Amino acid sequence: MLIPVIIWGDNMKLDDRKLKVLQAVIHSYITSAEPIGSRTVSKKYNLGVSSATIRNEMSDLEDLGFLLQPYTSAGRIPSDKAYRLYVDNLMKSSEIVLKKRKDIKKDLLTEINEVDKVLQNAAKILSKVTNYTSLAIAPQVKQSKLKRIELIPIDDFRVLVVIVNESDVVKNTMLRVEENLSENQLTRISKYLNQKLKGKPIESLYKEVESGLIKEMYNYKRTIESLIPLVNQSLDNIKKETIYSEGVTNIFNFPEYNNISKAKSFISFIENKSSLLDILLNDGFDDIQIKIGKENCYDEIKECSLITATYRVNGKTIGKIGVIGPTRMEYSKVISTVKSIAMDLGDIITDNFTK
Amino acid sequence: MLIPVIIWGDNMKLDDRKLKVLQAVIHSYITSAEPIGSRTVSKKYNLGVSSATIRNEMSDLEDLGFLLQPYTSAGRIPSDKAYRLYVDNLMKSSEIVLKKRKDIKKDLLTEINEVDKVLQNAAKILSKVTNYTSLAIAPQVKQSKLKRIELIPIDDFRVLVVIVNESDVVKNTMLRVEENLSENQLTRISKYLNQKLKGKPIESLYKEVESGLIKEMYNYKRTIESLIPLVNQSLDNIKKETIYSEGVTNIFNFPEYNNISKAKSFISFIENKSSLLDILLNDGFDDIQIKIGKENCYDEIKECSLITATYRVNGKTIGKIGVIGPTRMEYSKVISTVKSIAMDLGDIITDNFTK
DNA sequence: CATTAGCACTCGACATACAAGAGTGCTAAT
DNA sequence: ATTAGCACTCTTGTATGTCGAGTGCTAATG
Repeated sequence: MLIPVIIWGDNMKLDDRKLKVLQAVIHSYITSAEPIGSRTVSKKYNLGVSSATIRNEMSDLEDLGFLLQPYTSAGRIPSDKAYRLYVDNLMKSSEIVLKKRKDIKKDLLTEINEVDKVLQNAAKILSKVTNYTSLAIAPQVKQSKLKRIELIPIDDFRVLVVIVNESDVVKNTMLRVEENLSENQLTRISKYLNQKLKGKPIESLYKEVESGLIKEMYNYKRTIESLIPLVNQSLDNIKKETIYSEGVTNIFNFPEYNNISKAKSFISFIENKSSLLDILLNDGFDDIQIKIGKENCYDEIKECSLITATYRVNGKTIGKIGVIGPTRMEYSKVISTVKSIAMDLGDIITDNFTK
Repeated sequence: MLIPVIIWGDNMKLDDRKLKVLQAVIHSYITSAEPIGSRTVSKKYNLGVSSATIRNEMSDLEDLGFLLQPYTSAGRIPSDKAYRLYVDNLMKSSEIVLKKRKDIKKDLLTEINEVDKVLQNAAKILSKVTNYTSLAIAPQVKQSKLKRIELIPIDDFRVLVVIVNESDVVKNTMLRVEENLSENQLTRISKYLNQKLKGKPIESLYKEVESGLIKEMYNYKRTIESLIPLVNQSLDNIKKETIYSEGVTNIFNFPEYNNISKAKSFISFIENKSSLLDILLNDGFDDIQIKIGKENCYDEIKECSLITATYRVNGKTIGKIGVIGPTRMEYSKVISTVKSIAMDLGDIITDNFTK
């Protein structure tokens, strides 16, 4: 999708040749990480003009904010603005080869016991395929309603509480009880609770205990009461999003992270899940989202690009998966890969974890 | 515990003064990471002799293999052998302050829903207190016997299988069934399975299906059959050890890791859980274990020391927790901290996850 | 005989200098 | 409008020199 003439903000036109030069610089820089000069452009990319002409074009492109010079008399490198233009208009979206896509889907299907494992596995694959650092955020549950609760005796003083919420996320908690309850008694309590609480937001639980429960189930009042905070806590835990990151050390492969302090700040940032969570949760839920360099809020990744895609289960967006790496990123390859894995991931979760 | 004269392998004696010099070098190097010269030793540590004497002693110590010279005319640094001697004989074990220990235990108690969380939390605290990278390996289950199995209906085509093994580790799996089973039917199957299988190794399951089961529970044969691989898999999953590591980026604080390739190799090593697992599982289960430098098997950490302690639940060793960092490690502080956290951890798990 | 002072020597760290190479910007010619 | 040519700039790499910390040896000392 190559638009021959792009009218930019000011009255300077980006004509076809400028775009070609820009594209050449971007392409070269993405692959080599070295500033590129006019002579090299004219030699490597057959634009049919001499290096001097390209020099003039590059000078213009610098004035327009698309190119940067790391220092005088060095070659030029693309700016964030250039990458943005590239991603929005210039990039030919590379279709991920069908066979490869099938292979990836097969890999994704290796661990499908638990939804968390699937996700972590997806992150691993994504990082391996792209050679960048990958991120994934687990399905999040908007509002927690109880679907089912089950009490299972473990020994005389402990009861396993299994809680299933409306999105079929399961949570276990061990509960210590003071009274020794028989299996039958526990079954009765379970049944009662299920009947009363199914589909209700968890807050109802308090009221129930206060009112009807006392008559009907007086004997178990204490147990049920001790259950409430537990169920509450468990539901909260379910709501708590978890983030997976894989391939952090890939960052070492990029020359721009060849100095300790940058590498440290990047890795620390990825290790510190809370800021990641912030980014992934608050930056919108478009199908595919591309944040380039300074478009990112956190200083630590202002020289990175973050590409995320949402995945959907039964048509509902429930999580995100993505890739983070230097702004000099193989956008077309990464974008198509992230998209494809996000789709597969959604399919797999839909198929295996919902009816 | 300072032994005045240590007879070493060959007939060279390590007299009191040599030990003091050695201790001085070790102390200085542990805190500064700089090679230390004779003059500095004589100035900083009042040994009552001149730098020339110390020079001679240091020369002897080098011949004995306790000191190394990074290059001619540089100061000297301790060898692995020196650290070993230090740890075994010279080090005054620093008692961790009681108040601090109480604070740590309090921190350890913040997340005690799941044993895995407790462990991860312990690793976090350990890394934070020591400023090194911490490792923890989750309780491992030697042989998996079934304690309890429970089938809970989720919707028409899915059943939640809750499996509890003899160590009270709980595992959930979603099972798709072809036939629509009522809650009562599921309860009957659960009861039957529990009765038949409690305390038995999982292999029995196959036989049961073959023989008695067919008569008694003919109607549910298909469901039960589809259950078998699932239960198997879940029990295997429980056996699978998980490792937690925290504070990997602490490695950047040490000047010896100020070059990319070393940092990369260290972090990659920690990220790659399988080799960690190997080390933690196969290197013996002494109460406290100290591996110094080349005593470690893996090349990637031949310049590191690894200090691990086992934690016990009801007197039985079930896991390890530890710290890894440069051989120049604050041994006395780290050892006492690791020991103390391991003990607390054992107590907490015993108190909260066993009867 | 152990200790010490003194001195020559070694080697890394750091600074300076210099040449090579890549790239730009400008100008004049096409 | 394009291009060739040239002067200029700036980085990178190499060579060189100096400084300081530290050693090892020897001779003097108590």
